[in-house]
Amino acid sequence: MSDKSERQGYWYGLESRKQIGAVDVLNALRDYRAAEAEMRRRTRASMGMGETDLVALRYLLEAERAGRDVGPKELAVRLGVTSASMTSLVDRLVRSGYVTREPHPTDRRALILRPTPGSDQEVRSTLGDMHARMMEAAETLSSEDSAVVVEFLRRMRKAIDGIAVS
Amino acid sequence: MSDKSERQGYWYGLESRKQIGAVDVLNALRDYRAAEAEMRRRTRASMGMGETDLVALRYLLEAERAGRDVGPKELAVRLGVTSASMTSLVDRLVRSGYVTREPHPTDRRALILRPTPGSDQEVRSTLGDMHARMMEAAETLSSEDSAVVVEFLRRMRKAIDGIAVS
DNA sequence: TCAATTGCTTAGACAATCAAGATACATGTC
DNA sequence: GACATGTATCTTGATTGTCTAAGCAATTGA
Repeated sequence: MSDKSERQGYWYGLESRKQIGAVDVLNALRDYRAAEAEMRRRTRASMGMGETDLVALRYLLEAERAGRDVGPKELAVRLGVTSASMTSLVDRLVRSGYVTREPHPTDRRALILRPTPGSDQEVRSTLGDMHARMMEAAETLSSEDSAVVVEFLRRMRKAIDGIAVS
Repeated sequence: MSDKSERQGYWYGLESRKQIGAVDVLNALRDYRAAEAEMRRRTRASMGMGETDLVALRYLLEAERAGRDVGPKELAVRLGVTSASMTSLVDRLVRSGYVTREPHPTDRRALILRPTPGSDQEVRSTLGDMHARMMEAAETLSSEDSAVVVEFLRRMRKAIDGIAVS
């Protein structure tokens, strides 16, 4: 399991070079991606709940605290999954007792998702922890460095977005 | 479909602020992730092949060019998937005619995966294109900026890795 | 009024996972 | 050498979570 973190290391002897180049950046990006996938797997294993479910639940809790009603549609858009996936995601959350489906007061097609009392606890103790760590890491960046990172990610996104044609 | 790229925008009015902070960084990271997922979906749609399959095939081609034999095990470790997933991945590649399974000369448990002639073309025209764009984007970073990005990604990875406990 | 749109669900396919099984190799002990 | 135990490689089967496509019911608006 722990070999995953190091598995790129031998490709380019990072230690022996002073200059950090494009290849190192892409490798770092790949490593980050792998860590993320691994985290998702662990989360699922440790608490029988995928990361997407967790993020969804947290979003519902935040909305509830702000006094805002949220339905499957908004949640699906926010999380970037299809409405079909959202249906089964909500199924899971309902089955596990974290949320309830309630009818929308005026639109009879729509639903309102309401987190059950006690869900809060569960979420806070897992995802919140990680999010705090990530925020902490991001906060150590100076404003200039933040700009560099944001710009880099933006460019990477552009590079990836432009592959549609073929 | 295009709403995905912008869907965070309204949260924090980026335009109205000069300072770029931690929240912006995390948002950029999330956007990048979404773009990546979208790319994977598109790739699958446009050439009936998932990104993982493509990366696997490219790795095999690279290894072939270097005169190195690669089996499912090494490939699975390299790509960060389980050996079970690798079995079905190889099944797909064989079924599509991109690689063949050949017996290992000395170890009768093991296999050697050999890309068929012509696979090269297919890979080069899709993934290579994107990879080139990403490399290009990474190369515009100065050495100092590269270091910043790499360090940031490394910290993010650490933040994510440390969530195992619970 | 009636066609288009919206919100949610269902059905079917696919790629990944885990758990368990079948061979084959490796190593120690007799 | 022969045999037992352990480890490694690959496969299979069941489950999970995602997707697309198609469908139904309610709403909007021309």
